[in-house]
Amino acid sequence: MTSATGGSQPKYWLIAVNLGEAINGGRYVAGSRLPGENDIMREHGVARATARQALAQLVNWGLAEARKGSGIYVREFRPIVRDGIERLGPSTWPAGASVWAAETEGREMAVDQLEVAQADAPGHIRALLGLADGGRAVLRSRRYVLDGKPVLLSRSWLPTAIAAGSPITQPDPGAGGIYARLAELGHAPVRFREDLRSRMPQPTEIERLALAPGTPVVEICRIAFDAGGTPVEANEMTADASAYVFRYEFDR
Amino acid sequence: MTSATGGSQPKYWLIAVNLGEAINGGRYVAGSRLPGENDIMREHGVARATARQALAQLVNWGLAEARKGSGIYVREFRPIVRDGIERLGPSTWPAGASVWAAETEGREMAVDQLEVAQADAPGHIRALLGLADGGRAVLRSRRYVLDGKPVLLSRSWLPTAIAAGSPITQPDPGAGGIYARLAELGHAPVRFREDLRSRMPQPTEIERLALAPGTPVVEICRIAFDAGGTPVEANEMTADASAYVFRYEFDR
DNA sequence: AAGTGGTCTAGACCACTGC
DNA sequence: CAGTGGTCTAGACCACTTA
Repeated sequence: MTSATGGSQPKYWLIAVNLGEAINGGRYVAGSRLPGENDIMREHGVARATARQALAQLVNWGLAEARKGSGIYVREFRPIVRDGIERLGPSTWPAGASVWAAETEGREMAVDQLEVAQADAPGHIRALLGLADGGRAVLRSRRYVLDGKPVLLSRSWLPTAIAAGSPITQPDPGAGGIYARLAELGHAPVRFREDLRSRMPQPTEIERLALAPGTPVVEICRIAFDAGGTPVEANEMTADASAYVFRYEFDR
Repeated sequence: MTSATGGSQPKYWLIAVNLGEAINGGRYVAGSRLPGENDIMREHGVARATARQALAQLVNWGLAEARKGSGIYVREFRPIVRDGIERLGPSTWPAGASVWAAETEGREMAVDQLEVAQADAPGHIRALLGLADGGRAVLRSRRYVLDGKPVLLSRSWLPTAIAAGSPITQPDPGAGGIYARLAELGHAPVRFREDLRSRMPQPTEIERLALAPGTPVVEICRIAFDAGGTPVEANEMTADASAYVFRYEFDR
């Protein structure tokens, strides 16, 4: 194994690629234990730091996770499907299975860390909501926890001019949620835009979402418009990418 | 700086968090140079490996990139918007040369590594297209390059029963692309489903997309249905997450 | 108690960049 | 040519898991 493909690639990389191919090739089942640092040192005749570097690659690729005092294990991917469109009304089309095995049934979604406040909206939110400089907004912030694992952070901004004095400013906005309250206020959301991007998480997100190393987050920014085209809500969400598949279905 | 917040966190982590906050706080402009390994060793009184570990965190968080022989620099994020719905409307696909014309906005999108072949579809594609065991499919595979930087890999599968003998099996399917050809064959796509997930890239994807460390990929699996509800195309795409924002707009 | 991964030090040589 | 990051070695101590 000392000289393999081209010879120009570093040892730790070759070791990591070998192990990665073994995982993807199914030679290690999800959840099973991989060779540890000592095994790699012995098998490949390398120093400890080199073996660690190889394993760090597998962790960064999202293929493995380290458990202190125990070993390195193959990660699993069991996402839930978040349907961006059909959520609002069932269609006549057959509900297709996802490419990626997704299991929603029997899993409990809970809400956590709920906070409601009035605040000065940051610049990009003001621009999205069409608020004047210093325009204030209602911020509803919360965390979603699936089977004990936090999976989504949500920060929902609504113009104070619309929401002030309504149940929207209460922790529990009542049956139907804030969209039902907006409808009662004459601002029923009828059009939505969702922008998605993915990136690696920041330390605060790593902590709040309890993210394993090698896990990206997906940022979703949803804007809801009423019938007059006025933006009535901007919802910034941060999702654990290993927990979600995002689905959009549309015609034409 | 030797003892900061709680005291329980490792040195390299505190150094990385400090630098990360400095970047997010705007104290380092995008593209500017960060303190190097020697600077950190001197300023924090740590060994070389510890300084490297701190900088590796910044790279893994996607905040910085290392340039051999030069230094460590703050990364920039300049994505293009991929509109998942308006893009596939009837006004764009019969006429436009490619779906990308609407999105590139002055930047140059090229196609690369184009391959067309007939192949045995893998199991998950067979399931999505409703193909029998051993059912063959046409595979159109290509790479999109934006301003010299590869940004998207695409593997499009079509049932041989539909596509065989048509221009779809040619490298250049003609004006309007394969969707116009499918329409001529009586299988005009009228409904689409896109499933998105994000994960860290594998070595082959790192190479084909020339990905910087700390960059996730977004996998998009799009399925196109004709008016009869028959799936006529499954397109597996792999995008450089730092190059894209995915946009979906919908009513109700 | 033995084994594991996590952190850290103190060296070394290399390839590359920039002046 | 001096400085940079990339790779690698050979140690050390720690906290944690498992049996």
